[in-house]
Formats: sequence, C-alpha cells, structure tokens
Amino acid sequence: MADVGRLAGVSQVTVSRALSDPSMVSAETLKRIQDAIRVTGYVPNALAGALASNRSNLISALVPSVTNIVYASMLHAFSKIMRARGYQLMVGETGFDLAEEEAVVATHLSRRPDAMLLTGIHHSPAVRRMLLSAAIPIVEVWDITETPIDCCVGFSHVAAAAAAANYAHSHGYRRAAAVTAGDERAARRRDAFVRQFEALGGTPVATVDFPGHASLGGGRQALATLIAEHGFSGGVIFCSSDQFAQGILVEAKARGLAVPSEVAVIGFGDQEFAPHTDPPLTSVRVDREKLGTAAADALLARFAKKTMTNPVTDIGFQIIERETS
Amino acid sequence: MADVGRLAGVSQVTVSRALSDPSMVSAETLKRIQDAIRVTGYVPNALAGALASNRSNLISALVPSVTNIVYASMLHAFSKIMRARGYQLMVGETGFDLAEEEAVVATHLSRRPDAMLLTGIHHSPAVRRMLLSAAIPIVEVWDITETPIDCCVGFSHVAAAAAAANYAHSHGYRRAAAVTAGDERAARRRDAFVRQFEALGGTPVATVDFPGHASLGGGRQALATLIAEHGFSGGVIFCSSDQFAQGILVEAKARGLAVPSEVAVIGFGDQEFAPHTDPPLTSVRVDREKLGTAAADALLARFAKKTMTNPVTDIGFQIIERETS
DNA sequence: CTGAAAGCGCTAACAG
DNA sequence: CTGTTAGCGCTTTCAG
Repeated sequence: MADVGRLAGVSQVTVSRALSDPSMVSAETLKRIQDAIRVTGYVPNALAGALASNRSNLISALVPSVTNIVYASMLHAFSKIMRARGYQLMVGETGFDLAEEEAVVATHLSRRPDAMLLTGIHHSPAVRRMLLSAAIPIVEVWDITETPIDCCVGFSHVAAAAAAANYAHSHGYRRAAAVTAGDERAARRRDAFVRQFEALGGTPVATVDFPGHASLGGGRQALATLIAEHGFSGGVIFCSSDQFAQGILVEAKARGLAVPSEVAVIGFGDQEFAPHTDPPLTSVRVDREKLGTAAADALLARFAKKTMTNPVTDIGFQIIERETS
Repeated sequence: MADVGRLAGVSQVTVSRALSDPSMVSAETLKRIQDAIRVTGYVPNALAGALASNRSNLISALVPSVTNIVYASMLHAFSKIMRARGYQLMVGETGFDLAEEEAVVATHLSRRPDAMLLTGIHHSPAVRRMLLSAAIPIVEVWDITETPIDCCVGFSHVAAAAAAANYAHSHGYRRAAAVTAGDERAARRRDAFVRQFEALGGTPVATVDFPGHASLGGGRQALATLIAEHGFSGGVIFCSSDQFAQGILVEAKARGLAVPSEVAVIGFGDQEFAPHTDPPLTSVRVDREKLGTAAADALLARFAKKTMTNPVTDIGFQIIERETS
C-alpha cells in the first residue's frame, strides 16, 4: 500500500481511503492511485485491515453437513445476500454431534467473524458461553425457540408434523407409519406426528429409524421392512425427507403396489424433484431460500441497530398436496 | 494474551509459545498458563497471528455451486483432511461464469489463504495472473491438463465420454441420444460421446441441452422432447448427470416403455441413489471423495516441499454396469 | 526455558 | 482533501 502511494505521489493512508471510500479523495488523486494499483498488481491484505478495524467482514456459517441439499441451498441463499453486502463466508460442518460443534465454534470464533449462523437451537453450555462472550450477532436457524442466544429463524417442527397428521387424518387415513433419519429435528417431528395421529384416533404408528442421512435406498428398504416386520398393509407413511419418500415410491412401484391407494406417502422438504416423481409427491414445504435470506436479513438488522424488533422469525411451512396421499 | 500471561506470572510471548508449541515451555509454566486461559476465557485472535506469521491457515475452495452434490461431497472430503491438519475452509461459489470467478478469486486472495482449490482448468488470463503472483499452492480439480497453474487432480472428460460410447456400442446399441446440462465440462463430454459413437458407426446422435443444472424434471422432459421432436424410438441415452437419468427412468415407466429394451440409459456420477433406481442405473463413476482427498494431499505435498513429483493426478473413472443399458 | 523489542499491513483518530 | 501518529494482537528474532 505504501508502494502504491509512492507511485501515485500520495501517502499510504490516502491509498487506504481511496480503497475504502473513493469519495474521500479527489478525482484526480483517485485516478492516479487506481493506475498505480493496476501497475503494481496490488492486492489488499484483508487480514491486516480486519485487525486494525476490528471488523473482519467474515461471517461464519455452521451447518450439520454441506452435502445435505437442504442446508446447502439455505447456505447458497444466505451467502448470496451476505456477499452482496461485502461479507465472506466461512463454512463449518458440525455433524449432528454437540461436542464436534463445540470445537468448530471455537476455531471459527478465533477468526473473529462479524456474525455467526448456527443450525439448530440445541447447543452445549460451553458453546452458549463462548457465543455470548464473543458479543457478535448470532442467528440460529431451522428451528424456533423463545430463548435464542440472540435471534432465530425457522419454523416449529412440532407444528409441521402435527399438521401432517391432521392432513393424513382428514384425508381418511387411519393407519400410518413414519420413516426417520438420524437427526434430532426429524426425531421430534416423528414424535409429534405419532402423538397427533394417535390422538386423532389413528391406529398405533409403526416407525422405522435410520441412524444416518435420508436416501432413496433407505426409503426402499424402509417400505420392505414395514411390510415384512411391521405387518404394514396399507396406510400413509410420513417421511423425514423427500429422499425417503421417493424410495418408497420406487419400491411400491417395483412391488406393484398402487400409490396412494395401497401405499400413501408424505414427504418432507418439497425438494426440486417432488413435483416430478410418479405420482407427484405430497410434501411439507419449507422454503429454504427464504430461510437463508431471512437469516441474512436478521443479521443485517442487528448490524444496523443493536435493538431487535423481534428476535424470533417463524417462516412457517406448507403442506403441498399432490397425488401420493 | 498479555492478560493471560499476567495471571500466570509470565510474559505474553510465553503464552504465545505455550499455545503454538507446548513443548517449548516448562511443564509447570504450561499448567499455570492453561489455568489462566480457562479462568479468563481467552480466545486467540487468529487474525493477528496470521498477520504476524504470514500464514493464515486458511484454504479457499472455489466451486461452481455448493448446491450441486458432486461439488459438495468433494468439498466435504477435502475439508475433512484440511481441518484435521489445522486448516479452515473459505468456500466461494463461482457459478459457471469466468467473470464471476475473477471477482471471487480476488476477494479470496485478499484474505491471504495459504492455498486455493479451484474447479476446472479454464480461467481468465486475469485469474491466472493473480494466482501466479499470489505464489501459493493451487490445485485445479475435476479436470486434467498438461498445463496446470500449479497442479491438478481430475480425470479426462473426453476419455470418460468415449468410454461410454464404446460401452454403448459394444452392448449392441446403434442409436443414441445425449442429454446435457449447462456446464462446460458436460458439453465436452457430450461432444466426445457424439464423436466416438458416430465414429463407431452409430447413427447420428440426437442432443437435448438444458441451460441450467440437471434435475429429475429435466430428465423427464428430455425424454418427452426426444420422442416428440427428434423421433426417438429406442436406443441409449447418455446423460450428463444421474439426475437426468433418473428422470428418464421415471418418464419411461410412466409411458410404459421398457428399460433397457426400449429406452436404455447411462448416467454420470454414480450418485448414491444409482444402485437403487428401478431398474438400477448404469453410470460412469467418478470418485468424488477420492477427488477431494487427492486434492488435499496434493496441497499438503506442496506445503511440505516446493518440488512437485507429478503435478497431474488422474483419478480416472469407471463405468458401472447395472441394468439400464 | 523465558523475556524484550520490532514489526506484520492496515485503519482510526487527530491535525492541518 | 491529505498527512502524521498510534496502535490492532500476535509471531519472530535476538538475548540472556
């Protein structure tokens, strides 16, 4: 930066100003500086800038996994807005394990992010303490709580699952099953679905749980298991993800079972392929782009003014009725 | 750090040493320092450390899109290794546009990453210049070239597509079509497939291109288009992605077309669901985890010693024969 | 094994 | 509009 200044015949600070706010230097000085930058191939050092200004322009985003499309698409929407505002993203994967999250949070905080996005509302006491003393805006996503660390953007998993149970019951289903991936929020939905479906007078809900992530193969296997081991002989299957639902459709077709008359399915997530399965998949839609943009908006609002109008943003959900139930 | 030192009765530098290399301080001093850290809740400032040491421990990884599972799973494998070695990932999305890539590269370089992962081997002259003068290890992935910026890890798209054409021909197919997403590498595969299939004596290959990313819906539409507008009446369809292939299977089943006798399909990527479609999908496998780990290994080797044994790593591909062709 | 001093490249005051 | 002076919180180097 000093070299650039020397070449342009100004001091180093003037170069700094030209870069951070061009309106602070005269037009001709600006031009000379820009020329000098081009000639020298100068690349600013954001590290030094961050240290001096105490603003890193970094946002850290922690998700369970980047290979899960629901988190990836949320990140995409989130980062698009943040990038447009000059912030860069540091992405971290926390798995579904609180201890792992703790280590990731610690290393990310050492980079002094200006804000942090966290997935979920359940964190270890150590994480809460670190986050609180970091004193930066924090947004927790994919769930809502009355007691966020700072603010949260999401929806009620209990309400979504109960709505699915109501939907199933009102469409005449009295028998049901649930297929669930190894994810705390999915498990909460499963429990809420079971509770509500049975409360409405449905027969006991059979459940099949997978420890890992949802997959098409898992959905096929789940239907096979339900039939072979749970005596499943018709009814609606509430899935924790559209991936499972798609697998159930494939397996049903392979077995010659009619959908929805013999096997009905409700997916979760309303992923891109849901309208194009055969038959088109009924699913609970969660607007992942909106989740990402609302999370970004919440952080930007916190940057603008310290007072929060409302720390809890419920983006809701929607049951998209198609032809599988 | 000075506070911690005061509490432990040592100077600030000693704390620094205790953190960077515990063996440099005596056992009892170390213990006092660790206690002091616990008491004060001290969180190191990696920004300052990076500025002073000229090593940021940051790696920037640039992919076209994080919502595409093939890039996401590569990133996952890559970051796992890098994180274990103490490096953190800055993720950037470049889209499929060279100009966008330029802006992303510039901002990432300003953060002084210790190395960079780039997707693809085609970059603008400005990007090459910036990267060269950054003088850090660079790995280009998903493709190979004799003239990488620094080193590359990938496979030959031309060879993969030609192998698919050979496979189709040797399995008796004389008619073929290709369905391709809007991605330069996919287009190169399409061209290589067409060239080889026709060279082997196949009839002219009908092509359907989509500007955006591959999807199940796109695959369904592609088969409909091939039948309606290209008079497709049997043969093998080479897809740029398993997503398209899956859509073709769904559409074929919906139309009552037998697979593979009336419509045969070859996917690309061998994604998780490929073995579980009905019938199981024949696909060109690219080991994305291996791609990520090999890219990480290449950078780590560059960190260890400046001389490269071999700058080009070809991880190859494999045609997985299942039942759709 | 520990400490003192210097400085990484920038921004934030304060002057002029 | 521009320059001067002080740091930001660390690591590095050189002494002891």
